[in-house]
Amino acid sequence: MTSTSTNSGRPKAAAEGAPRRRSRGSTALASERREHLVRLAADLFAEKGFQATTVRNIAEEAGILSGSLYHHFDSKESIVDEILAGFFEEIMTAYRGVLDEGGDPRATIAGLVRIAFGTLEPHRAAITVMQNDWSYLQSMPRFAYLAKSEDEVEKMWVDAIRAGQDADLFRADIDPKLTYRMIRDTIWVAVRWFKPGGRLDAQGLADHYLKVMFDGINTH
Amino acid sequence: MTSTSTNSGRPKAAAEGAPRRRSRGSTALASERREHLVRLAADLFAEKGFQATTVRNIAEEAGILSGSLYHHFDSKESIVDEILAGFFEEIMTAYRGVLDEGGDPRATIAGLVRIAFGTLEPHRAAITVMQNDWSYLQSMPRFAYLAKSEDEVEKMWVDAIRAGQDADLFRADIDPKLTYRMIRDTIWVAVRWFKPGGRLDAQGLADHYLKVMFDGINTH
DNA sequence: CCTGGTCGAACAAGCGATTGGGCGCACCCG
DNA sequence: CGGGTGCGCCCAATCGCTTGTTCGACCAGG
Repeated sequence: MTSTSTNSGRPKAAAEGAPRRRSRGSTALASERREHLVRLAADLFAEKGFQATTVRNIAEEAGILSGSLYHHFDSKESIVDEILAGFFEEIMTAYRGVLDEGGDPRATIAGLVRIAFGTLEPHRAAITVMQNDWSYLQSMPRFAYLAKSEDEVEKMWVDAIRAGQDADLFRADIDPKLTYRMIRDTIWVAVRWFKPGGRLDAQGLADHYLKVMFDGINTH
Repeated sequence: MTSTSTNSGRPKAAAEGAPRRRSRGSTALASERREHLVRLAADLFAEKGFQATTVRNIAEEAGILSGSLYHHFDSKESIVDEILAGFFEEIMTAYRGVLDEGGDPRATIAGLVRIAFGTLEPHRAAITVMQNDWSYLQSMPRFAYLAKSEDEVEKMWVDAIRAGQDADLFRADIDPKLTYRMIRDTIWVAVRWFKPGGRLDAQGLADHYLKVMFDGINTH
């Protein structure tokens, strides 16, 4: 129990894992005010990263004072935790859906790529934070689950690539792990310049990338 | 390491050996000590980024107090400036060398890719900083030259890609600018997991990437 | 009255930066 | 040879500011 202070027994019901179900009679809302604040924070994280965003930034964006934030969250970390956890939950579910479809490896990889690109817009903040503040988060036990989830994701991709090689769909002279990393990095890093509503939407990007990834940039 | 250091004299200074020859009154400003400090700072920047690294971190790594750093540098920014400027100078020179060789577009792109991967090891700090703190640096007039250099680099790549398309070496249905960005980002972002001395060195990475980029992962 | 939400003020810790002084060494002049 | 001087390098202390966080008071509305 090193964890964060946790002192001053605020009956906060803990920010612990279990998704909030309707608790007791009043208010189905897990506080829509709170949700709104998370969205505001996410926008700032997406712009500048987690460490570079101050609680006063967030509060100002919401039109309140920094201290008031602590009525809704018990720390700045718990805000980003909520964002990251939601992201991983969603993407892993989507990934598993593709795997369960059981198409050929080429279709599987294409599916994974499309999903990943699809998260670019709704999960800008989480992706930005993971890129900018990964090493910082890794130094905190609280976020150890991130590495675990990332490992699981890597396994999905690598297995699909290997399956493709075994089926002679993908060339045998590429390194599955290395190839996965390159695909992953190429997709996530796009969060830096991708702006929704631009010339190309996320799926357009995905199509463009799939072309290049499967067949290369050479003419044939 | 607060140790009751005997304040007087130079108890530490371990690493450094060779108090070297005398260099008359007017040194070229390239003090050895200073260079050493820049390297230490670079290592920290490479680990955590620029903003996340404090001057006290740097000083501690060098076994001195933070104030002492200001005998060598006039600000934390000037340290990173030195690192970034050196990086751009080197890579742009190398890029121009490839262009001047005047090979076909395919050879040119391959050359650029190899150079970029080659900087991964010696310029980890600069690349990390550019990824983590780009927007922060951009907000300071002092670092406006970064955007300028980046534009020039982009032009080199895009021109080479376009030339390849005109010569029917690269497929016409890829977007040159988009393709450049993906190549660039994929290479630089590798700085996050690339560790010198690992299974693959930088040139091995480059070769693998060129294979995939030119011909894709499909079998043919 | 209770409860959710906020203010306003403060806190300790840490930040980049500045200052003045002191040490020890290489050098020069006598 | 020896005392003086300049300089590279560092310490110690401190400045003004920002950080995340705490906490009592207050104010609405059901």
